[in-house]
Amino acid sequence: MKFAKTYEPNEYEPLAYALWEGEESFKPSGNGAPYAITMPPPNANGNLHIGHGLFVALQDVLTRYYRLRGRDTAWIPGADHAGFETWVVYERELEKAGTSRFDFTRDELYAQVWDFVHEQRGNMELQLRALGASCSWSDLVFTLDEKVISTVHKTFKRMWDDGLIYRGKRLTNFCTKHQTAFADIEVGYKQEKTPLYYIKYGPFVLATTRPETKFGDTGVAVNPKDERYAKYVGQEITVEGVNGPFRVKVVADDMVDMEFGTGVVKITPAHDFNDWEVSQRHGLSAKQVIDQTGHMTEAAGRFKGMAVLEAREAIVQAMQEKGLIEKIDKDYVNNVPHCYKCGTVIEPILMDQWFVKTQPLAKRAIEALKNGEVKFTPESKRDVLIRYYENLKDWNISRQIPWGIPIPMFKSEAGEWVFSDKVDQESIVVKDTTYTRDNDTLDTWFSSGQWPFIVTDVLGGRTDGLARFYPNAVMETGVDLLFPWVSRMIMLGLYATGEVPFKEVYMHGLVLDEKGQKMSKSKGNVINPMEVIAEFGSDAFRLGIMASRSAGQNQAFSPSKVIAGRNLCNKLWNIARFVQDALGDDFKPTESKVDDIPASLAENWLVGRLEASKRKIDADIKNYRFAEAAEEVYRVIWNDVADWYIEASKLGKSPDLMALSLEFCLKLVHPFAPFVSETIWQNLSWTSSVLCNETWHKLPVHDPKKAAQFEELQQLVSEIRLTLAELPGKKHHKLLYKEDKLIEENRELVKFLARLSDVEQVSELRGLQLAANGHEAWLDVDDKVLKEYLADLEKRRIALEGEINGLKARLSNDSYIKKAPQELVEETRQNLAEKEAIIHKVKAQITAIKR
RNA sequence: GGGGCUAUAGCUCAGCUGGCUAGAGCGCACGAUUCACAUUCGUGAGGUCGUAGGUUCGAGUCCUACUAGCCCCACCA
Repeated sequence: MKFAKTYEPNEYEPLAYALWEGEESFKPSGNGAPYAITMPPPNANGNLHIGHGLFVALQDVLTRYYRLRGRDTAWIPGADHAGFETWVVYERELEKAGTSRFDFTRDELYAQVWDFVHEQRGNMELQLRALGASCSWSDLVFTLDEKVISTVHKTFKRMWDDGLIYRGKRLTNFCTKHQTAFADIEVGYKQEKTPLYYIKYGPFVLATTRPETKFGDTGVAVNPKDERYAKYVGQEITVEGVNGPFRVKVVADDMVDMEFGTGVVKITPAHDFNDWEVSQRHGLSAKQVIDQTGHMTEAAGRFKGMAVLEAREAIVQAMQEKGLIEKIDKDYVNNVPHCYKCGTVIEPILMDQWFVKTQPLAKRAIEALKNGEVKFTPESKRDVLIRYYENLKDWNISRQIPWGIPIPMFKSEAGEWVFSDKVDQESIVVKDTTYTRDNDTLDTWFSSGQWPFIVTDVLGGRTDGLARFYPNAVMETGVDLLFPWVSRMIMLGLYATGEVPFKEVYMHGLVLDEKGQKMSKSKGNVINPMEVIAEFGSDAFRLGIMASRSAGQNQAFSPSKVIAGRNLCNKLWNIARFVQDALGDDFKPTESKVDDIPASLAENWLVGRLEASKRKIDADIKNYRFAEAAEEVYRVIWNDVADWYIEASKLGKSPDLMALSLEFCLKLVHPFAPFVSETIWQNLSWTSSVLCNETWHKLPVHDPKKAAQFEELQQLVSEIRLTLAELPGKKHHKLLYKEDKLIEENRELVKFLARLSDVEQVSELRGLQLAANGHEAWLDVDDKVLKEYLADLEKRRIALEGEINGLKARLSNDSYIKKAPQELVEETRQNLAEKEAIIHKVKAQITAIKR
């Protein structure tokens, strides 16, 4: 097939992807050692952003790399129902339609969102294809698929039976707009100016940001060491309030900071986490004053029904009128919890919720981490995670939204809970007792925390299907998911399967904009990966986003790297075009000849270079050094293959080796730039397979001596080029040599590569001596030009002298000779000798010109 | 309050167990060129490696302190 003049990514990329899908190239082969990655499931009905672009590039490199190495490879894709995110979007739809969640039952809402999601679904999956993701599509799992729900329920039951899940009345992070609870980890704190009110409180004055919770006060606390208030501890005091006097107990607790405010804290157990803990320690009761909609309750008396902020204002005014406010610090800055989706202030509210007892799970996870059962890249994340586990509190897994996995618990009128997975029924009857379903759903992280063993279907001791892929080889995800996701997967994986869910974790950082700023809609600096692909191609995007990036680091996205990637694709295309043209359209490789040692110096050198490159890339991939591996691919193809080998081959080549090296390069580059490499593979006249499913072939044995000789020629050519670039006047010069076998045998090559007018053997050398290489080679330059060049030579002499002095100084240092490794000292000596030989030639040259 | 990360060329970043003259891409400058590629080729300029100490024959690399920036956890009423 003919190669078009230019490579147009948008024209070829969809064809390549269609070919792979048609050939079922991404299905696990069933041969070789298993290598599996579970994809962090993107939102089923969303669009991919730049972060997805990065993870696809990285995970696809790993998958394609190991597939080409003959591993049984599974990259298992997923689609996330994105519980809360999607629910927020759908609730907005309801609002638009003039209805609300309260107009429907949970089951109706679930069915509606299901339809909504499936109408919107598909974009994400098309975008994964555009990015070149070689994931096993037939194994895709949606996070609300039947098998997910049943596995999650199985785990839930086991944890319930083991006492690891309990129901309890606890202070809960509650979003009054979205009407749902959140886990601690989902709450974001923002610094906000919140006036600090100093209020008269019985015999005390105390500082509070929340005077409206005063109706819920059941105690007042001071530090046990605080002598100022010691006499009140244990007493019950009367406090004047806006609704009349009430009585609270004074307790002493270490939680109180004597330095802050007046060193006195009012205790409102039902609306503050610290106060709750104090109340538990001192047996204080809890009184709810804010309801789930964010309004004041009965307990607020005449303020009942007011929204929190409204009530705060009214109460402060009432207190001022009563003279209960001593002063107000208006500039006080406080950390206020917010709903990460709508920005509503999160109210801590006392509620009955389902909790996971985390410490037993965390303990096991810590052991596994300390035993090195999971290897982290970057390593520091392991210790960060251990520290997190050590301080992990119980985990609220109830969500009051309909879009999620139903909590499989039913309650009798007597308040007794039973497990049942018949969650499609509103009530069940067991032994003549009717139990009613809890209408809450599970926190998404509770189910995604089980993801690796759900998708591989290993629960219940299964060994068929994808079970061989558990534990996964690696979990690749963003650093922001270390706590919410990775931590859960390790805990729940160990609990449910007895094994860690993956042997390694690689974490990537955030993709920042060009200037190193976080991308955000409000800043308008969001880069859409699909737009980059449309302009430069998918391969270019992948190469670009991977370049200059290292594990765990938040790093900028630089468009220049995308351009460099596009250029590499173009280079590859042109190499292929040249090779195909040089070999002819009916070229067929002769397999047998591949074993022969190549004929030319350049070919021996090339084989050596390709092998070294492959070794380097292998090591880089093993250590997750993606950017370095890509750089090596770039370098070997551009510098070694195109600039030296292809150029040299213009004077003569072995067709078989040329074809073989191109194939080798395509395999090296395929994981990084799958589209262009596959397209070339498909266009080559002599290949008929699919590159994606190829395996490695051997290169012929090469002669390192010949390779080294080629390197000598390279040095000679480089020095000629450098000298010619500096020489004044016209650039057409001859190279003269006296007796030199290597130059003699490669006259044409040197002439061609260095763009000389000729390479000539002479009996008497003249002109300008090339000093820096081991050969007696002179450029035929006349005296006039030499004189003009004198200044450059002098500069060079001075530089050399500096270097020589440095080396001499080092060698005259006794401790260096004694303590540095022998080889190093020897190397320094050799280096000095070489430098001295060069300076000798340069000096002679200078003297000759001056004469 | 606790923890982590980062600081190297104009920009974005490499530099893995300390070792010779600190690298790459982009950008910049100079030069080349019908015959694979201007998305090209050749050459070059540009860095006292954040600051100050220390360890060492030798420090961008290890240690200490400081400065600046980023992130995470906790949540002081």
